[in-house]
Parts: sequence; C-alpha cells; structure tokens
Amino acid sequence: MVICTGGIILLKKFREERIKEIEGLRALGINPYPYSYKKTHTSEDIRTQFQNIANGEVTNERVSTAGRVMALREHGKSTFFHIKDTFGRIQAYVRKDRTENYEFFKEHITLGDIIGIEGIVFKSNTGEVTVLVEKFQLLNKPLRPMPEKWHGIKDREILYRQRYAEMIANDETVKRFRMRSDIIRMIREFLSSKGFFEVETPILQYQTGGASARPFITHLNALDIDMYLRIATELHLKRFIVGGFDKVYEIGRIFRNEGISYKHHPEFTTIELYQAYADYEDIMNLTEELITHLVEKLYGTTKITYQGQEIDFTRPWKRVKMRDFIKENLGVDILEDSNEKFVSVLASHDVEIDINDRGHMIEKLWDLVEDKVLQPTFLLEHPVEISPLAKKSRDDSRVTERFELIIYGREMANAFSELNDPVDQYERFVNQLRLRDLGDEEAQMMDKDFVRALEYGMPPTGGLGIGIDRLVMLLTDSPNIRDVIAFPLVRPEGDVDIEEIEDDGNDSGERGEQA
RNA sequence: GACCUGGUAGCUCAGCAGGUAGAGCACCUGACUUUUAAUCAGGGGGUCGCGGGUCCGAAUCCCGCCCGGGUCACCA
Repeated sequence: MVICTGGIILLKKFREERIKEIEGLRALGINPYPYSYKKTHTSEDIRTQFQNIANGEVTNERVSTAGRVMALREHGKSTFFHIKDTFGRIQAYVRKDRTENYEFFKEHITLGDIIGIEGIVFKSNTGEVTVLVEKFQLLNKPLRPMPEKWHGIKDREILYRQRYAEMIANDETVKRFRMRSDIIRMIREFLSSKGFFEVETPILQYQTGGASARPFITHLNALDIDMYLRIATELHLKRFIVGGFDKVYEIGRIFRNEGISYKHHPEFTTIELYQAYADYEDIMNLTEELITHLVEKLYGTTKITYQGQEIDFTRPWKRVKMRDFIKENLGVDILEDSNEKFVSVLASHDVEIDINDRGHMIEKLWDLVEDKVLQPTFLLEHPVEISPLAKKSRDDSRVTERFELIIYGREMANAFSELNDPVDQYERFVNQLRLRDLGDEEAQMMDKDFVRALEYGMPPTGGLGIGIDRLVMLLTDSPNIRDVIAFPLVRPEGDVDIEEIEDDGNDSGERGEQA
C-alpha cells in the first residue's frame, strides 16, 4: 500500500541540503552528533532564579543550558532566540562582540537545532530573562523542517501519529504530559506515606477477571496456548491481601477490546488499591483525601475548571444512593419495580434491551441519568446483580457496599467493601456464567483459583480503582482521552516518508512508486 | 458498524457557479547589535489523499477506496 505523502520533493531537497551541511561540518572537524553536554540549569531554573532582576540589568552569574532553538530573530550582528526544554523556553542572545564563533552561529545555527549555550544572565529592556551567550555548541541538526511557529500543529492525525512533532511545536502539550507524570508521582508519594506497597501482577493471563469487558487475545508460543491481556488488576491484588499484605496498590496498563471514543481507549492506565480491615466508608474518605490532595498540590485550591464548568472538590463530597438518584430522575425504583417497568421506561427513552437481564437494565437506567452529575459525587449501593465482587450491604442484602465516584458525568473511580465470603463469591461467578450463556460477552469468567484463595481467608478489605487517564483529563482540562495518552492507538500508517538509502550510481532516480 | 465532516507546499490555511494553484510561517540569498509572530528586499518549493468517470479542459462535478475528526451504538 502506498499513501501519497505530498511534497516529497521539497522535503527531499531540505534533507539533502541539511545532509550536505552536516558533511561540511564534519569536514571542518566538527562532530555534528556530539556525545554529551554539561547542563547546569533548566530553562525554568534560570527564569525563576533571575525573575527579580531589573530590566536591562546584567548579572555576572554564569549558566549553562541546552535545548531546541525556537523563534530565531536575527539582527545582523546579533541574534535573539529561545531555547526550549522540558520546562518551557528561555531567551538567549548572541552578539558579535560577546559570543565566540559568532560567524559560525550566523552561518549554521537555525530554527530547530539542538544546542548548548553558556553565558551570563541579564534581563532585556523589555523585561525578559535572557542568557547572553558567550559559548555555544551545536548538539544536533535536524533533517526536517520544524512545524509552524505560531499555529503549531493542529492536524489531529499528525498530533497523534507524531506526538514528538506536536511536542516540539506546542508547548502546552509538553506541559500536559509533564502534569500527567507529576500526578502519577504524587499518587505514589501519597500512598507510600500511608504505608501502601506498590506491587505488580500479571498482564498475560489464562483467564480474565475483575471487570466486565471483552479481552484481547494473544498467543504464548512456549506452551502453544492462547492467553488474554488483563482487563483489571483486582483479583490478583486481592490475592496479595490473602497472602498477608495489608495495603497494596498497582498502577498499570489494562486492555479492553472495546470501542474507541473521547473517553475510551483500548489500553489505559488504572490504579487499584486494597486496604485490609477497611470498608467502603474508609475507602471513600481515602478517595476524597487523595484527589483533593492532588488538586490542591496542582492548583493551590480545591476548585478547578473543566471545559468551562467549575468543579468544586471541597470536602465532603455529595453522597447519593443509586436507587434514590434513579427514582428521583426517572421515577423507577430499581429495587422494587418489575423488569416490565424497566423495559417500558427504557423504551420511552429509545433504549433497546439487548440482554434480557435485570442487572443490565439497571445499568442502562443509570446511563440515562449519569450526565446529570457534574460535581464530585459518590454514587452508592449498586444492586448485587451488577456488582459480582462487592460485599452485600450490612443493611439491605439486595444492594452492595459499593460506590462509584462521578465527576462531570463520568465514572472516575469504583470501589467497594470487597466480597470475602468464598461461597458467596462462587455463586456470584456462577451467575456471571449464566449471563455469558445469555450472550453477555463481557460477563466475568469463573476464577476458581481466586475462590480457592478466598477459602484461605481474606480479611475484611476495602478496594478502589481509579482510571488514571480520565483523572488526568479532568486535572489538565483535556477534552479527549487521546490528549493525555502520549501515543494513542491509530490505524497503521501506510508509508512513512523517511529518506531511503539509494544507490549512488542511480541519481536520475525514478522514486519508487511501486507498491 | 451507521450518519455528518475533512484531506491543497514541511506547517497553518485560502482557492471549489470547471479554464490547469495562492498567502503567511519555514527554507535559500542579501540588509539590520535589545528582539520576541522582529522587520525589509529577492528566490526556490505542489502527483491539490488514491483510483476511476463526465468534459475540449477537473483541486473544483460524479462514483469507489484510503486516512483523520465529530455524533450515535458498546464500554470506563
């Protein structure tokens, strides 16, 4: 398959000129790909350290930094430009009477080059902290033109397929992924301070469990057997609890072979944590504490804006029973009313029932009203039918001690007092098998080893799962899950427009268009 | 999977009652020692997503396909 890549000629010409220039540098005894550079300051270090000097003030503080050359502004015998690194941009200034090898800079340093600079810090007349470059070193000269400096990259396809290009062009993108990294680190620090152990559980599994989802299938050559990629970490983490770990968690990728949308991605990251001797009330408090901790550390307040909507994380968060909320909004009692009533209410909202099961109908009823919940809200006490791993409520055996955290109409977390009665657990699995027979491909598989583990005895335990991607979306005001996954799933690219190695003798070069 | 919408220079976009392609940035040449979307002068650069059809003539109209995006369905 050949996909036309547009102006290959222009790209080729640009690349050839660059390669020639690089060869020229080698001829001058300059290594165009040097091995390292001693960087003493990041762009941020310099900006913050010198933010208080006066306009026009020149310090004698030396700094050394490095990054990509952006926004080059040549003025003949001097040049302003910016150096971009992980933390943003810092302005730099080279001038003929202050910078070693100024002519080389003028001749060879251009937009997109990666360079190291060393010099003293001053503040320009217009008030920007700037490095007056005394020495510089070329560290890499790209073979491709840089994206547009003002508009950046907007083409969603380039954005997802070539995230590196977007990161070069769009500073906010680097910042967003830095925040993602910060958030995950802060979660680890928070849990570590509470005595949780981070553990790891298998991704390749003979059977999946812990969630309702269709798995990916792969193949293990050594045993010539098909395997699944995990859809949740739950059942193995609880085995840790059985084994004697009181507090464990895992942050990891899980895989669900389902639809792709602005809030769904086939591989995504979750954190699941389990705490022995805790129930769902304890976990609710922990969840509130964890998330408000993140919001406060990131924004210094408990209120943030997501897609123009203020989200207020001030504790305590609203708590509402699933039954009450649905009854209020739809007039249906999910515990008392008949299946026939469910069907008629769903039909009046144009919802068809594909699997004739009470639990499924209740989930569809909930879907109708989920959007109404904007502020952080704990939705409580899901019916037993739709919660095969949760303990029944101590007050009403028709419902479970479970909560979902809903924010902006989205499920952000799911938690319960974990079912630790092995006989009950076995029966729940059997009921899931019944659903499979009804055609529910997402129903859970029987995991006899897990039941066996419970038979050894699991202490009362509270568990929590959070979708990290959705949390990061919320905390970075990103509308699409792909905005927070650096390399999201895209269809395979037909052809990549890199330069192929050609024979020297064949320069007339019919460029291969053959498929 | 259905419907809607898009694909024109490396990037951001214009051109679409059919007459054979344009701007800005980037690149190359030149001028300019506090600029910040620097400025000024000149230059090169395009299988207008791919294939087929209608037509004297297609970026523009028609059909099919490929690759995006949005909405819905399934799901977190």
